[in-house]
Amino acid sequence: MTRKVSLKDIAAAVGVSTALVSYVLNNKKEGRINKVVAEKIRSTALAMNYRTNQIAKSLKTNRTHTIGLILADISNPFSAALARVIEDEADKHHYTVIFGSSDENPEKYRKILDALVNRQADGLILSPPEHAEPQITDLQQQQIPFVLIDRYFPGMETNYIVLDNYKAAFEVTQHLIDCGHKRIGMINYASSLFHLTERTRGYLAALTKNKIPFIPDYLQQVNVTDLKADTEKAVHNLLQHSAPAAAILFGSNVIAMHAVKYINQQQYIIPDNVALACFDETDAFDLFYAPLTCIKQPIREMGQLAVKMLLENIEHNNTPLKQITLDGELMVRASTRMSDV
Amino acid sequence: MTRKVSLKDIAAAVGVSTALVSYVLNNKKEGRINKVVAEKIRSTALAMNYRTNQIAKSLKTNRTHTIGLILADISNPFSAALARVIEDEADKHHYTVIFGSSDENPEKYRKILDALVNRQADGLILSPPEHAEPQITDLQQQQIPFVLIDRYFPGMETNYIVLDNYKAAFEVTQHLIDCGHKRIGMINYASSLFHLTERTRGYLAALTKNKIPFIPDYLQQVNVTDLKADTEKAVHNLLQHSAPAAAILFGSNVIAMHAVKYINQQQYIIPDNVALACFDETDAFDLFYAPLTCIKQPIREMGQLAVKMLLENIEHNNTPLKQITLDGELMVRASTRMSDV
DNA sequence: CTGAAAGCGCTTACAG
DNA sequence: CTGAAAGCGCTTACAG
Repeated sequence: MTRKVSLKDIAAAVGVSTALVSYVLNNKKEGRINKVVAEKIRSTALAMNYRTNQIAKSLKTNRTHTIGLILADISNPFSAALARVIEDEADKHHYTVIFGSSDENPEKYRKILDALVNRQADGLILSPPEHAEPQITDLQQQQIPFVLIDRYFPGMETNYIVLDNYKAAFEVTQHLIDCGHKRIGMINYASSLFHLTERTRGYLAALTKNKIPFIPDYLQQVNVTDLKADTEKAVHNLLQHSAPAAAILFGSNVIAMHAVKYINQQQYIIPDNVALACFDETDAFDLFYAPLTCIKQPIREMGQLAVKMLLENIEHNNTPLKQITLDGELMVRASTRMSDV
Repeated sequence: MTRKVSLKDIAAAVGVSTALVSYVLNNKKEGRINKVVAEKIRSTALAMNYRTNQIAKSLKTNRTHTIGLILADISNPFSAALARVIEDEADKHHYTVIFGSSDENPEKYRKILDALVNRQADGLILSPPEHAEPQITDLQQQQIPFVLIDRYFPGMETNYIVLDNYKAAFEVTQHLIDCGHKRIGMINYASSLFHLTERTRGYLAALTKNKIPFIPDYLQQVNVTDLKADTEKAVHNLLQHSAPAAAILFGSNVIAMHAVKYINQQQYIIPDNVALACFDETDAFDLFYAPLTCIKQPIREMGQLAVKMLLENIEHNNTPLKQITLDGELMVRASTRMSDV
C-alpha cells in the first residue's frame, strides 16, 4: 500500500509547518494567515489528493462525528425507515451512522453496544431489548450521550422519544368497538417491554371504558423467537374459540403479516368474518383486498427529533433530559370498514 | 465528563508499564508473562471498567475493523435485506458497518464515500450509482479494498458480485412467452447502469429468439426522480396502446409496486387482462390476490460473499480480483398463471 | 519476564 | 503571520 499523504507531506512540499497546514485546511485563524501561503497549501493539498485521517483527528479532538444506532432489525420495514431518517438527519449535521441489529437479544445488544462505545461513537440512538437496564446504567455512568427511541424503561431517567402506545391502543380498540364489535381479541408479544405492555393496557382500558368484559382467552401472547407458529396458533385460538373473536388487534405489523397470511389461507373474509387492525404501517398491505386499519407512527418526526436531541446532548454537557411522547395516527382502512348491513 | 480510564491508569494501579498491560489485554506473548501479574492486570482492568479506545488503537495499527457500506436506499426492502446480511456477516468477523444511502445520486454518493474513506474504513462494499467511475478509479489508486455489489461497470477491473441480469430477464421473458403472450411490454429505469441495461437486453433477446417482433412502444423508460408518475404513464401507454400489451415485465420491485397499485386502481384483472412479472421479491405482494411472478435474487449469498471477498482483500494484499455472477431464481406465481382456457 | 521509548497523524496552546 | 513542541491512547520492536 502506497503510504497515504499526511499533513507532514504537504508541509514538506510547501515548506511550512504542519501546524500551519492544519490551520489552513481547517479554516482556523482565518485572515491571520498569509493569503499566498494559504492558497499554496490548499492547492498542494488538492494536488496531492490529501484526505484528512479522521482517526488521528478524533484521537486528538475526542470527537468522531459518529452516531451509533441499534435497532431491533434493520431489515424490518419499521427499523429500516427509521434508520433512513436518522441517516439523513445525521448527514445534515455531518455525522455518520454506525449500526447494529439486536434481534431483541440482550446479549447481542450488549455486544453491539460495546463495539459502538469502543469505537468512540459520540452518542447513541438506541431501541433497547428487554433486560437492557444494566447497559443503560452503564452509559449513564460513563456519561455517554444517548437517546432511546421507540421504547424506554419507565423507571429510568433517560432521554427518550416514543409513541403514546397506551393512547394509540385505546383509540384503535375504541374504533373496533365503534364498528360494533364486542368480541375483540389482541395478539401481542410476550414481552415486558413497556411500549408493548402499554399497548395491551390501552386495549384493556378501552374494553373497560365501554363496559365490555375482558375474556382472558382473547389476549394471546406470541414469542419473537417463534413468531410465525405462535401467531398462527393465536389466530386459531381466537377464531376457533367457542365465542370466536369478531375483531383482532395485532401488536405489530410483523405479527399482522403472519396473521393475515394465515387468516387468508383459512379463507376468512375480512372484515366480514373478522375485522383487523394493527400497529405500524406497511405497504405490504396496500395491495391486499382489505388494507389493514393501523396506527401510523410518526417515523420521520421520531428520527429527526432523536438526532436533534442527541446532538444537543453531545454538544452541550448539561442538557436537561428530554422525554417526548408523540401521538400515532389512526388510519382507518378496509379491514375494519363496516359493511352496509 | 469524567475522563475515561486508559492503559496508563491500569498500569499505574497495578504498578507495571503500559506495554505490559497492552500485552496482557491483547493476549500477546501468551505464557511469557507472569501469571500472577497478568491476572492482576486483568482483574484491575475489569474493576476499573476499562474499555479500549479503538480510535487510538486504529491510529497505531492502521486497522479500524470497520466496513463502509453504500447502498441506494437503506429503507428499500432489497437494500435493507442486503444490509442486514452484510451486518451479520461482518459481525461474525468482528467488523462493524458504517453506512450511507446514495439515492442514486452521484454527488451524494461521492460525499458519503469520502466520509467513509476519511473514517478509515478498512474496506468498502458499494452499490454505485451512474457516473461513479471516477470514484472507482480513485479507490483503485488509493488501493482501498472494495467490492461492488448488485452492479458493476463492465469496463473496469474490480471485484464484484452481481446477478446474471441478462439471463434472468431472458428467462422471465421466455416464461411470459411460454404463457402464450406475444405483446410483452417492459418498464425499466432510464439508466445507463449495466445491471439495468442487461435486463432490457435479456428481454429483447428472448423476443428475438422467439421471433416476436419488438415494438419500440413496448419498452417504456421511467426516471427514479419521478418514479410514481412516470410509471403510471408507462402503464397507461402500454395498456391503452392500439395493440395493448398483454404482459408486462418490471425492471424492479419498486417500479412493480407503483405499477400494480395503478393497474389495480384501473380495475384490470391480473393475469386475465394483463400478466405481470418483475425483478426482486417483496412480501408486499404476498397478500395480493395475484402475487407477482418474479426473479428472486440470492441476497443472502450475495451479502455473505461480498463480505468474504472484502475481508480477503483487506487481509491479503495481492488477492486476485474476483468477479462473481449468480443466477436468479424464477418464482412463478399467480400473476402469470395461465387461466384454464 | 518486563520496561523505556518511538511513533501512528493529527490539533492547539504558547511563544515569538 | 508562523513554528516548535506536547500530547491524544494506544502498539511494538528492541533491549535487558
